[in-house]
Amino acid sequence: MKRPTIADIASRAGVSKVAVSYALNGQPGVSEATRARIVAIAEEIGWRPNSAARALNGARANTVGLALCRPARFLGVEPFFMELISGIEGELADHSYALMLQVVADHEQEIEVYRRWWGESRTDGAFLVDLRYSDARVPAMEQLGMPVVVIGHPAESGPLPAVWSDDGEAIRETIAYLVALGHRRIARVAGLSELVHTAVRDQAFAESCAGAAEHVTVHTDYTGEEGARATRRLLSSAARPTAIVYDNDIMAVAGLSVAQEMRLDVPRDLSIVAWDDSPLSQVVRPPLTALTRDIPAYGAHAAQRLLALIAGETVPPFEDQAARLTPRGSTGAVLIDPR
Amino acid sequence: MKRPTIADIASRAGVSKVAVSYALNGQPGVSEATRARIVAIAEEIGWRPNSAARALNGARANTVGLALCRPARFLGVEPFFMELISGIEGELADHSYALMLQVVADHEQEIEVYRRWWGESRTDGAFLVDLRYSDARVPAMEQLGMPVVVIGHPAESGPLPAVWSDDGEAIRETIAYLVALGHRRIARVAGLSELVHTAVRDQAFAESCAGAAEHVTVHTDYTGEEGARATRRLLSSAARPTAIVYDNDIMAVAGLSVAQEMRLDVPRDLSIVAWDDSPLSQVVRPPLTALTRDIPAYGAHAAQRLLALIAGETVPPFEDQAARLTPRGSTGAVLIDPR
DNA sequence: ATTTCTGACTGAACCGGATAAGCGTTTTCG
DNA sequence: CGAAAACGCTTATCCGGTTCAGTCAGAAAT
Repeated sequence: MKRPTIADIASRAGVSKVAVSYALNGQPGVSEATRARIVAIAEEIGWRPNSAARALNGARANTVGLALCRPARFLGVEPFFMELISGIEGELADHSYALMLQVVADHEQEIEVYRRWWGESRTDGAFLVDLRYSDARVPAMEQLGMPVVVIGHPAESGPLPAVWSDDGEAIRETIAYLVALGHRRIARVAGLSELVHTAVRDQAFAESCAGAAEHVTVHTDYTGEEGARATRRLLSSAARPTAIVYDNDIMAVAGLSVAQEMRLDVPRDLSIVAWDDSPLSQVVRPPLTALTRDIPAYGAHAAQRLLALIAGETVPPFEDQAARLTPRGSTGAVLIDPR
Repeated sequence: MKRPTIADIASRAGVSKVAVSYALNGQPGVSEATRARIVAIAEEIGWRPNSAARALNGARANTVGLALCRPARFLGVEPFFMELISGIEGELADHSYALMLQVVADHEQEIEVYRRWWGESRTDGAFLVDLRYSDARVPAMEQLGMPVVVIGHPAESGPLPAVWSDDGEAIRETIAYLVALGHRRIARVAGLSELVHTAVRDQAFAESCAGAAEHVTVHTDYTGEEGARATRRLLSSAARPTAIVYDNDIMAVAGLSVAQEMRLDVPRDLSIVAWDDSPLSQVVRPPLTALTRDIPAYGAHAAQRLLALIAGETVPPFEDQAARLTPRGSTGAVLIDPR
């Protein structure tokens, strides 16, 4: 049994296709009586607009794209993306937009995917995440002319509107807190050094510590394994840090385990702060002091901007709330200065 | 500047639209010389097929759908779905299929989403996950006539093809192992009791323990919080279990923390087994004995079946590999029978 | 040399809906 | 009361690609 079309409705109602089109789209040109009759028939036979036919007339695809350029195994452990996606989703769903998702291997592939989606009228716009310095995707998207919202720092987003949060501010708050607790040797286990937000955090970390505490930053790939390895190295060094700030909660948990394995008491011997606060942080012992932010809201804000951009509006960069420090059991005062 | 169409190519090449269509689709009816010329022009002006126009001619949408019916915050912590999605993705990408994702609140909404996608020719098929008993989605999808692959036990998938793995077998292996280690009081912290795979595990757990060990099952919502609460209750009971099997790794990690908080040594006083083996399991101390399975492969298998189904093939249920027990530090022999 | 066949290509129709313009009929208003 | 305006609906086209039924020239068969 074929899917009903407006032609079917038209013949049943004894009017032309056009009258049906007008009626179903709430356009003037049909009497209320006829409209009601047409709508009733449409419902009765279960008519749905064929999005392809609509798209052919220059309508929107009502879909936006997101290509994620991280290996599958990283995605699985990073709550961040799932939360971001669900936030985006929520906003999109309210506007009957769907999200097209694809996991890609590198930026070249990512650009190719967007090029295809846009070229084939499959998406009306897209998100760019994990921005790098001199990111090839920015000029590529610009040239493509596709509406794109960058989820990340506006410094490198070029003319593309960005939705971002001030990671520097969050780092400064954290360091101030740790210094106030008496920490004078602070380490940071950071994410991929190529990413802009990592660099922003790196710099803020170095600046905040300058003059107040010794500091060292180690870069990793965000996995628990590397987080554990980095922690092991840091805690084995002569000048062992009294506090470590991690760039995600997976590494923080891994680091906590390493510390306990090395018979260090958290927070007595070592304070730990996790960036991003998933339920995971609260589940371990002691629960982790974390930099909390509302990631779903972050995604929702980005989605709002993208929808506005698609609608033809001008979208200024939007600075979302910075992460706030949520102190829990994993941070404490330094009892004896280890020097 | 407008997007080039086959008409543009046709006029440049001095042939008809039809010749261009044949040439670009590898169909007979054009000479190789002409074909080469047309392809060259198409590349030069950057032509892309308009998927809407193709879809209008009854072509596939080259997209499959997945509506996830779990609250956003659960999704974020469950590595399972992200891994499943990346596995699905990988298979789809090889066939130039995209994945349409939507997070929904309940099954009713989920059915509605699928109905819309199918009705609007946006997707060629879909996946059903988290099957329940007498699941309303099964008859709904059947009635819709949309190709659907159920990721879950075939007992409840009706006429829809299922991709599943024998959770019962994995449980039996686990219990046999725990019993061999001397455990005589085993608890299970299970997931949502409405889900078919939970019931399957429940039953296998009860049967395996019967006669060999005392057993108790507690149902939760998969969150670390509930996992921790359940663990606390179990470990506070008079007949404290010597081993606990968790239905996901988040709860297992939470349970481990609770045990340590209660000054119990793992694995001396309590053995812990986690279902599903994310990097998380290996990051904590001790690393968790886990029921390992290749979730991305699981997703890929499901995607293969769905693509076959869309191609019109008959797809029999496919039993994927059962999870295998990967012993790590969180399980050990019972030293003194606590009785 | 005529017929037949084949390969290369074209014209027209079609998919399902949107849009512009046209055209009777009724209403409004000077 | 007659003309303009408003209403309600229709016809014609278009979107971009696919498909089917030709057409036409040249080669092979008779």
